[in-house]
Amino acid sequence: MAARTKSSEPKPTKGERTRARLLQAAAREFAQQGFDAARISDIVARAEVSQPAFYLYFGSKEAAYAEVINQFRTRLRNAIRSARLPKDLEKDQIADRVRWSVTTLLDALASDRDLLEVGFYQALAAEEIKAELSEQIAANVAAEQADGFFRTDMPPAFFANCLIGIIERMARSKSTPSERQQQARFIAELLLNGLRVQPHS
Amino acid sequence: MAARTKSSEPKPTKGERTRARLLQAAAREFAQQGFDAARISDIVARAEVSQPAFYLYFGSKEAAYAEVINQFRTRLRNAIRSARLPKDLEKDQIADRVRWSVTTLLDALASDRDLLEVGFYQALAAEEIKAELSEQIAANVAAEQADGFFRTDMPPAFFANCLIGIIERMARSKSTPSERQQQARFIAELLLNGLRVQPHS
DNA sequence: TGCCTATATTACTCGCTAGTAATGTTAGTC
DNA sequence: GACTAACATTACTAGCGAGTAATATAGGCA
Repeated sequence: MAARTKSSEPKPTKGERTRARLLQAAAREFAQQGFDAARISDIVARAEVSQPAFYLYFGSKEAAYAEVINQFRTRLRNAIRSARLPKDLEKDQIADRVRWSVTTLLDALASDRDLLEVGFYQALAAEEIKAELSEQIAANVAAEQADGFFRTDMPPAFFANCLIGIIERMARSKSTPSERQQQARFIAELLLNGLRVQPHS
Repeated sequence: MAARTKSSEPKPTKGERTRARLLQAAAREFAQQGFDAARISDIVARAEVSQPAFYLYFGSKEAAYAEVINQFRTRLRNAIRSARLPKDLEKDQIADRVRWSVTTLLDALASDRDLLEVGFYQALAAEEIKAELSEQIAANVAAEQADGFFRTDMPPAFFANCLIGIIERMARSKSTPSERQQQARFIAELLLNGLRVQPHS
């Protein structure tokens, strides 16, 4: 693979590539087996190196796990940043804005299912990062409330938790990008307008 | 084994009480540590018996885990049955009916946090039982759609998954019964009417 | 009281897996 | 081609924890 066309990373040395393979293999094993059941022997077999090679790059099983989690955190943080509601939309397009945010988050979470499984569903730190996500969402909701687009009789934090619950669940189901768009559309519609029949549909 | 499990359980024999203590201890350890990290030695210490006593009542660690999961499944099934929307309410009281269902489910899930943790969040069988729950909810939603109370442009299964995601998340946060009632109220309100400012509050 | 069964314990084995010491092999540079 | 890091391997050890054999005690009933 001569994917050498990177500006910032001129040439990944052999060790770096091995390390990357190990990390990916670790992510998969941790995702499928969980931390305790995952075996170093399986990780190195998947990466096609032998056992002590693992310890050339990671101090311990725990260290590798922590690094997988960190990778996920970083990606999710970036996604949260991208998902910020663009404020320059028309006032009547809240639906579009919410849909954009939900789509961005769903796509980011679905982009690497191993990281998702470890970082969002089995790590001790999962609640922590969800709290971070929750805060961001709540802040956005509060802003919309202040702007008069959202009703104010519902706590932003509560809404944020609902949205996270929904996203958690949707992210887990394998789906194509277009299916995810569809899901995002439904989610936005449900959260904005509810399931009750609309007075003037 | 003396099949003493009759109508009102006249006297639990010593063995039965030990077994119950072990099962409860196992539920706690499994909930807090996960299956692999949970140690038989910790379980028996918590139950205040010694190691081989465990194997008098459970064939293996796996067997005990399976029994914990089964306990949860049974309880949740009962809760689902109780949560069926009572059909004899007025047509204008959908909110009450949804609230009732949500409250019932939340209460049932919160009634034993160890079982909840194992059966809903860490068991391989968790997705299975959530699918069961999802079907029930979807069926209810479909009925409401047929009766003209819910909009029909949203798939019942999708709505069911959203609700489960929300309930999953809410159930995890420790809360008093009255807080749960409040949560249920918000959930019903959000899912029925949405977050957008209402045309005529 | 003495008997029998259910219940429990002490003191092990044994496999499995994270981690390591000693040693070998590439790949880049002169 | 020869030298030197960086990279990798074979062949171990250590200890943890599930499960077991042999043995001891409680408690209901004649």
